[in-house]
Amino acid sequence: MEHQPTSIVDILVHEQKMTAKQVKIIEAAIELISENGYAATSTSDIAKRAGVAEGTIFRHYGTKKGLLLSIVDPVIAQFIVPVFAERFVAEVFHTSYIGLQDFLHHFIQNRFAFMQANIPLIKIMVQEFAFHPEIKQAFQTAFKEKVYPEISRTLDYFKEKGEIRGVDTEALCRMIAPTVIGFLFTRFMIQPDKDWDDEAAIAETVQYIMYGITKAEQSKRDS
Amino acid sequence: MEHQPTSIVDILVHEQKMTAKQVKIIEAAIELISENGYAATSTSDIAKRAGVAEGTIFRHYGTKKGLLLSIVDPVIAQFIVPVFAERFVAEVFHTSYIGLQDFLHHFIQNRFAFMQANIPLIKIMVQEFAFHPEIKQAFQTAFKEKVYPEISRTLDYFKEKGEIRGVDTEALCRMIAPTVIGFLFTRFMIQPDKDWDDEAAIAETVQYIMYGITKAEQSKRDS
Amino acid sequence: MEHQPTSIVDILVHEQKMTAKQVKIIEAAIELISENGYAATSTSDIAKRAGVAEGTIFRHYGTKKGLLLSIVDPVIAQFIVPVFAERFVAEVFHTSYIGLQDFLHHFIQNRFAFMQANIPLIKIMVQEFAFHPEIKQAFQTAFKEKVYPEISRTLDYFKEKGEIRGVDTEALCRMIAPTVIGFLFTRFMIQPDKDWDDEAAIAETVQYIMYGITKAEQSKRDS
Amino acid sequence: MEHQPTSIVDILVHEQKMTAKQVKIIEAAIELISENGYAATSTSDIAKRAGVAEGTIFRHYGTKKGLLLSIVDPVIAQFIVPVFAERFVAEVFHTSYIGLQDFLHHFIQNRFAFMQANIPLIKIMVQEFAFHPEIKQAFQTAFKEKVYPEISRTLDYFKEKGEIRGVDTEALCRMIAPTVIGFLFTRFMIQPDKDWDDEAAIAETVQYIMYGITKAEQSKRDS
DNA sequence: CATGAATGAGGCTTCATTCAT
DNA sequence: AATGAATGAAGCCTCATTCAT
Repeated sequence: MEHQPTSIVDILVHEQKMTAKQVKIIEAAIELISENGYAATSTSDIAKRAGVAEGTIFRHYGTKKGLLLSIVDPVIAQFIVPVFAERFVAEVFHTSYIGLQDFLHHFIQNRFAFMQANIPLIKIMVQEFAFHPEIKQAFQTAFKEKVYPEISRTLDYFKEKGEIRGVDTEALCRMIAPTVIGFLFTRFMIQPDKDWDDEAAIAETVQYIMYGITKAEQSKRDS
Repeated sequence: MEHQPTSIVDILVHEQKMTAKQVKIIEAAIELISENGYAATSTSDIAKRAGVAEGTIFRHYGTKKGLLLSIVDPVIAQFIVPVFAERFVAEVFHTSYIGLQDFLHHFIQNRFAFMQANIPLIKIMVQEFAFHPEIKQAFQTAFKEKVYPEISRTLDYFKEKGEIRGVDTEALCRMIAPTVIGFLFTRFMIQPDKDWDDEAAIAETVQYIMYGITKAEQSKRDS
Repeated sequence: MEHQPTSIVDILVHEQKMTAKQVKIIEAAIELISENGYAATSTSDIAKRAGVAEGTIFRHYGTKKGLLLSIVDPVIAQFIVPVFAERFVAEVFHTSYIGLQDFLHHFIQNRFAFMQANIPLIKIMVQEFAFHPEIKQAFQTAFKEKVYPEISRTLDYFKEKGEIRGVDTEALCRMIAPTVIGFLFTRFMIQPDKDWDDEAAIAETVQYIMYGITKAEQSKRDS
Repeated sequence: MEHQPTSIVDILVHEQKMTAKQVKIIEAAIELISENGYAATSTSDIAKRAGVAEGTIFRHYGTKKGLLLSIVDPVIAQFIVPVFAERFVAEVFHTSYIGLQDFLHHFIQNRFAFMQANIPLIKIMVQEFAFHPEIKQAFQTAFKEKVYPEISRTLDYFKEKGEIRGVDTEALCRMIAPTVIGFLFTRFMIQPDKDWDDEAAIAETVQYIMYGITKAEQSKRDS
């Protein structure tokens, strides 16, 4: 991976004025909640692990849910931000033309690195998404308003270039997204201990998507 | 869907000697746990919803976890059993030749129906899988020993027939499984309220997989 | 010991019309209550150990306390009855003259055998005596009305014979009783696993009492 | 009694940094457990009597058993400590020669005062000894390693002085201990409401022991 | 007679949250 | 800002007891 995205926790620590205790609390909370789930993690456990008095947690985050959200919100924010930032640069400034396959490769590598750097946080997101309307809402809004339009624009861009079979964008997403997400989940959450050849697996995934969505003559069938 | 698989709850009720109260308890537990998660669901809530004294739950299931497992175990059992049962018939008795595409279609329809009939149960499985070693263990064992060999045999069967590009079986699974699972999750859990054309979506998914795994000349590109 | 007093449980079984299940219940209850105490023993444990349905216990004994009393009452009865029965015979019919030392020896042997045959029952008595007014009452009444008068008569008998220093009877009891009870408790409840020479220990106890209560010139100081 | 040993509760309060609530909890627990037994006393009752929230008990003592042990442990400690402390002074510094009878008198008075000041605590010890291996263990160890050696030394001391008949020490203990313990139990637990002449009763007990263990020529004190 | 499912009160314990220090 | 004692509601579970079969 060419660049290492810092973990969201680091971003939190650097960009927000957090005391050492706050950092400890957040770290402890992430560890414990990702291991046991939000409902099964007690504030007292978090305080103990953080080496902090229980009261301190409530002084900073008000409620247990406040603590959860203060962890989850930045994940959503970071989920949106960096994906397309660099693509935009490339696209807008035409620094270099990037083909569909290269783009996919690049994109998956980027999400791969993001996931790798934030496994516990993403575990939390995935687990709690279903049970907390606030999180569900925030995530869906973020997706609809920030992520999907970008994906859509990008896919349209490649459609225009004639690299994609003319399926409707939403259906394309429904194909590509599970493939990417499925790969990342398998890699990091279902079989994290397997001996992976990451580059090869990424390439394989890209290839599979290419077969599925590109026009016949353009997909390099035997490469 | 040609045949409606009965829900696992029905199987439980019919095949095991359960009292009326036990059925009520199981139903209430499935509802509440799938809505709020295991840890956030109290046995008192379950008892209330089931119209039963709290003690009755413990008389039958011993512990809260016992109740969870008595719900989850049959899901794992049913996850294994019916998938390939009918395929075997077809294969063994050569009643009719089934091509890869037809098989995939059939297979996805089958899992689609299974999921449709058991959404809350599967939600529970998915959510609690990560936190309960017993469930994780049971599921992984079931998959490795019962499901994967069948899938493997089936894929080999089609490889021999020359319908699949010669990728190694495990890699094929890593492609197909997320696509199928991703589709089903999107359909039933992420966007259940969308106005779906199920037959079309299934066909689309099949097609996508076909592009990804079949030899060029055999995939009917424009059908 | 010349004669083996049967255990109270045997008396119960033979003298009362008890069904096989009732016997099982009583036996299980004695075992469990003497091991864990009345309050810490559940009727369900007793039923399980007895191989009986819980309802059966309540059919026969009404309440848990009823069961306890049906165990304890015969102990009190048997505590009273056999002690002096044989002494009376001896005394009244003058079959043979028994000296104080022989009497004490005889008496302690008798209580020794009684205790040996009924350790768990006596454990229960001792433990629950303090917490159940019914038991306390029954025991104290039995003692005052049945046991103490007999002891008193006996001591007076030996006082008349000049074998005992003229202390008042109650004070004598306060000396003798703890010595006897203390010996039996040490033997059967505090150090039951020690390698005892029972005959020697009984003789020693008798001697100690003799020193304490007999007139100087009559106690065989150097034996 | 020349000096009043403070009750163990006072020692607890003074020597350990206990909050007012903790003291209340301990006091309530001692009262209720000594009255009803450990198993029959609920933490909710204790909390109510102590005027404290039930949770407060668990904040300080972790479990119900933790509370019991925090009560019982100091009893065992105090059971050991003060018995021979003062005797040592006398013995070592030869401040004054103390004869066997005086020593016994002194010793029984000391234990009398200890018991008087701690009746409920000792009731608890006696009742729960049988059911809690931790207590049994702690007590037996304390006895074997701390109390018995002291008693043994003391008896040997008097044997050397020729005041005791040469019986083996253990047998002597088996005689003396039940007599003393029996007296104290009768006085404080079996007939506490009787109108006792304590000094006379102690003297009587001493005398009884003297008759039992001393050499003939030394024992006929005054009777 | 015997069973065992069912009950609901109550037991021990945990938890999120508050507040005086 | 930080602490940690205190709370009381709620959680899981056990129990003696009842009753229909």
